Amino acid sequence: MNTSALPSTAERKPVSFRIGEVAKLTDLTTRTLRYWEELGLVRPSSYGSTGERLYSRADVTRATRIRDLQRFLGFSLAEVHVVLDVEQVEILDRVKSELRSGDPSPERQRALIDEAIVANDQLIARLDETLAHIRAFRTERAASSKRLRERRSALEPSREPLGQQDSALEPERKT
Amino acid sequence: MNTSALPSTAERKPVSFRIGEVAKLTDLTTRTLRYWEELGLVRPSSYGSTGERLYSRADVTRATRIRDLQRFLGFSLAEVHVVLDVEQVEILDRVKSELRSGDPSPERQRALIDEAIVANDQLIARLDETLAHIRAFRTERAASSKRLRERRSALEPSREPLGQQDSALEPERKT
DNA sequence: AGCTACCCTGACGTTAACGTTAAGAGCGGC
DNA sequence: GCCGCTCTTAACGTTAACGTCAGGGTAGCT
Repeated sequence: MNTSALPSTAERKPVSFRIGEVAKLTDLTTRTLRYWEELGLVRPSSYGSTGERLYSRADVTRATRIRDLQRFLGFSLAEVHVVLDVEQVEILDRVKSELRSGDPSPERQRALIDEAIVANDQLIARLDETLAHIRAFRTERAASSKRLRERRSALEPSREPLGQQDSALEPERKT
Repeated sequence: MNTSALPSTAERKPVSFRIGEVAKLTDLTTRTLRYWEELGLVRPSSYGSTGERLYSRADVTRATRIRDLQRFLGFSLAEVHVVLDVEQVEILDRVKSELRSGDPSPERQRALIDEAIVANDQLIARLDETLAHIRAFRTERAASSKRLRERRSALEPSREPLGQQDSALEPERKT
């Protein structure tokens, strides 16, 4: 009954992770993972016989997603909740209509989707606003960069010009 | 040199504002303004005889700027500090070389500018990262929007299609 | 003189998002 | 049987960014 990482011969991919492993994989702390569970953001898909949390790969993915939303998008955990709800509706909708036929009335189903649509649209609108602000600010900074370097080289034709000034002047690096 | 901005005859624009006025103008609270002063982010350019804070128009502009950095860019006040420092170097540099000739050695001056350049470049790099993340996320949300609306209209050809789905599908509104 | 509307300086309270410490349980290895 | 490691719950501590009084001054109006 080892549900664990290492089977007999040559197998890698573990089927479930303990909280410490997840912490390392996601660059979070165990405390954070427990806290998020408390908030209902990531619940481990099962628990071991001694009460240890066991996370599936999907759980890890979810945790990573939350981390990104918070860390890179600057969302509060409350806002993260909204985003995840929308995504959840998408998934549920898909699964429900294929696997579970016991749908709780088509009206209710439609209402759920409508809610998700509204929330999603609001999210997009906010993203666009934020994008506009950041772009404007970036333009300012690029101008500042140019002026600073001009002043710098006007002061003295001495040292190295502090490299990579080009990347600051382009609108952006097209990856 | 008279530092007053007002010509001779009929002029409106007040030369200084009390904290309550600034609060209304900037959509902040007086507490917040005092707190920011404590942190050294916005200091009123003068104080009345009874100790009341008197903000100049430049002060108000500065407060507004801080608010934007915090509110729209999601910066912490510590990060705002860095941004303002860079801008300050720009201004000081300009003013110093024109008005004050008692510059504290050209070496020191160059060092200051170099610091500002580095900080500014880091800022730009971070902005670009953030932009990339937000764009990616926006793309996801747009796809989600599309799928949700498809599911919605597949469920029933009934109600209004919840308008403005176009703006969600375009990469962005080009203003 | 009294009322109202501001302003001031403390100083304590609050919320989010965790950090840290305590006290204990299970488990493989020597 | 004990060591060391990881896990558990529970509870208290911490930081940022303010909110919210309390207690007192001032300026203008009536």
